[in-house]
Amino acid sequence: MIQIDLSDHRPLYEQIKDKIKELIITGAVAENEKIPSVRELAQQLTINPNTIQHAYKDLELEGFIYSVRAKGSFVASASHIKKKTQMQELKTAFAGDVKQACFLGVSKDELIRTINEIYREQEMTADDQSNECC
Amino acid sequence: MIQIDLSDHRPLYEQIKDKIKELIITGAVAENEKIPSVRELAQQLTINPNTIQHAYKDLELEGFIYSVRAKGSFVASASHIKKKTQMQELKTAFAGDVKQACFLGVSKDELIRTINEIYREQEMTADDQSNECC
DNA sequence: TAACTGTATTATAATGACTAATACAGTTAG
DNA sequence: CTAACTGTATTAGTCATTATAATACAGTTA
Repeated sequence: MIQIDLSDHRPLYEQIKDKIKELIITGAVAENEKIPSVRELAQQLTINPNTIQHAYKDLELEGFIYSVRAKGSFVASASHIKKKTQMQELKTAFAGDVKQACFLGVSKDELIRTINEIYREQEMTADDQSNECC
Repeated sequence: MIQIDLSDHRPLYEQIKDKIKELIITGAVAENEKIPSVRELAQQLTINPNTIQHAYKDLELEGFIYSVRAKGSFVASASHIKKKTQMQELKTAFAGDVKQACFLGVSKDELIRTINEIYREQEMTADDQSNECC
């Protein structure tokens, strides 16, 4: 489900957060679906449970998951996500990428083509799970 | 020329790297133009010279600047930039951002509009400095 | 009851970021 | 030539963050 990249120098809990966000965003895990327990994922990745807990706590704060004591952690519905914060970060990140792409000589068309491809993929997976995303 | 953002929790040297990259990318500093000396910038930002040196060393490795002992550090020509590495990273970053944008309900048109704006700006500053970028 | 959940706490080790203080070698302007 | 500036290197020490370790408690579920 998730794999740690040792060549990535960011903190483990950040990597885990991003990987789980990715799974949610791509629709690999559906709304209200259970994600691995803190201890289970820790064992799977051979890292400390506290590190997983750290990631899950953050994800809950950002609205991506919700945790229920004695039951587990689950994917939240899209409406619970703190979109304003996410959007803010996304905006600057996206603009930065585009500037760099421009600088590196990537054509506008190529960027737009990439966007179209990704949106098409996302729409398809969204249909599979009757998700109103996109 | 550069300002430190205390609310940004990334390392100082990373911030400095990005700011200088930005200046180069946007054409605010031209090829072979001198950038502030290690000590000068350190004093300006009231941080340690070693931190600036760290940033400059990285930037040189990535091909954005070149440093000459006893003379200073200068903006490298575009051809020296390690484009393959940059492109690789850019590609995944861009794709990730687009996926997230899609997920957050941003329309394709809005992304494309942003791209157009940025490319227009960049082309203008590029014209000013007769730079063949974009 | 046993085995599983999330959650919390405390202590400790390890790593990375930053500062500080120097030092050396080379350039350049006065 | 000298003084003041450059990049570069080294060593040491501080500090914050990250990660681990070892427990503990409370609630669910088969």
